[in-house]
Amino acid sequence: MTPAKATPKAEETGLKILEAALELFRKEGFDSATMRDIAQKAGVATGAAYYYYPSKEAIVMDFYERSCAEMQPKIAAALEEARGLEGRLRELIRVKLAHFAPNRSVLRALLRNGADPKHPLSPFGAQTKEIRDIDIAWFRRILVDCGIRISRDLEPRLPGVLWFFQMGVIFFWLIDESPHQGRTIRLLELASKAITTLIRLSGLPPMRPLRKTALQLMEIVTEGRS
Amino acid sequence: MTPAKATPKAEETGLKILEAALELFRKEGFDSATMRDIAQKAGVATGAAYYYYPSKEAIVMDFYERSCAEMQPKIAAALEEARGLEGRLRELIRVKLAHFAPNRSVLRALLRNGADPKHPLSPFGAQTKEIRDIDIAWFRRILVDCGIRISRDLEPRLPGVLWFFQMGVIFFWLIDESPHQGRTIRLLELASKAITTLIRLSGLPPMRPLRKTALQLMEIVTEGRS
DNA sequence: ATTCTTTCATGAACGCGTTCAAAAATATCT
DNA sequence: AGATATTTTTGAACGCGTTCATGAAAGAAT
Repeated sequence: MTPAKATPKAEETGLKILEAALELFRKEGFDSATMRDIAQKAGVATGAAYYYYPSKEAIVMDFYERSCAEMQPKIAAALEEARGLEGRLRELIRVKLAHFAPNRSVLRALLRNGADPKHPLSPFGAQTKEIRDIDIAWFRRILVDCGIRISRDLEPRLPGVLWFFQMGVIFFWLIDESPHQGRTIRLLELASKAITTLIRLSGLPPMRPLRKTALQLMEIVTEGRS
Repeated sequence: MTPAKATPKAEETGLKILEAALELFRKEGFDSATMRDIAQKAGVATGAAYYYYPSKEAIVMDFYERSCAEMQPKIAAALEEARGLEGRLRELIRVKLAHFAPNRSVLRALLRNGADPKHPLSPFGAQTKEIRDIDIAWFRRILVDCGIRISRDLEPRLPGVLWFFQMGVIFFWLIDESPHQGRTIRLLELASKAITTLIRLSGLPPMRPLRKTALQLMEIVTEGRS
């Protein structure tokens, strides 16, 4: 991120670097765009970028964070239009894919270290907790609003699970090379329906043992997280 | 891999490089061990390693391939001892974890690009198909041998699903920092039981619509694969 | 206005993975 | 054996991300 104490001048330079970087990332991919290219395009010296960003990947991270902020109103709007858990789940994720679409190749740089939570630039890491919590709050919201009765034990876990599902869809989308990422769209539609059904069923008495097992699994996986 | 036409001499040099690399990877991690270090430790020039391996990561890949080959008899032995789908599933994966244990940090280098099937060094990529198929055959084997009736539509898909589950466990294990990776062990035990239960239930008539949906999801995900 | 301090900018230099032209070692042929 | 092709080895060089000593700009303090 841009330094804490930023004069307007510095703020502007930081933005110039970010924009130059994104443009190059989009045009020739993350790896091919060199820091020297980026700095030159931004009209600064090679080392200047490192005054604003600790690493090349941090630029992508900044983009990711800004994107998430920009998306908030779009998400709110989409949830106004859509009805029901299935529709809202689908549209919430669809909004994200649509927003990221022009920068699909850029985001792929995040996927690279996405699996390792210890890596600073991971959607699962500590450094992205703020974004994650905001995201998860949306899922909590649509779960509450949809009116489906959710058992007390599952309720606190479910938003996180849906967020995880969303991440899975985004990852799949990033590697999906079908035309217009059509496979991802079909996956999203079918999975949203299936998940909604499962959530409905999860409250039923005969499902109790299965649900308890699932909860235990979630506990193990999320063990040692705030 | 070592070149196609390998004289005994070259074979030996290749092995020296592999062993030097693994030793350094284990001692100081994949990133800290430089190719110059590796070459020096192997007693060759810096560039020599590139005659035997196209890249640094390719060394890890070679290790992965060799490990999988070495594991075959261990897997066979483990499946002799264990009974039932749950036990065999658990032990099959446990053997792998045990075998990889001394080189956990080495394997993490594979995890890095593991998500992207287009990357040559990915467990999901085309280049590792052979290994994958052998692995999947084991899962098919224990499914057939366990005697649980599996519906005809699910049967061809299930081995791949179990393989995918195994990959998930391994990934989790690689990032699991709990003492002795105890969380992974608990996850494996509980998940093996749960999966076995689910497979048992999947054949029941009321499960039909859910199973059909799951199958559709699998079809979308595996679309365009041999 | 003058110092002093903090912020911002520079480009050379470092360490790394990787490539490459060239040489050495080895195999193959006559 | 010598001549020739092939495989193996070399270490310098390249391009990259990143770091760093150095200096310029911009405020703050006197």
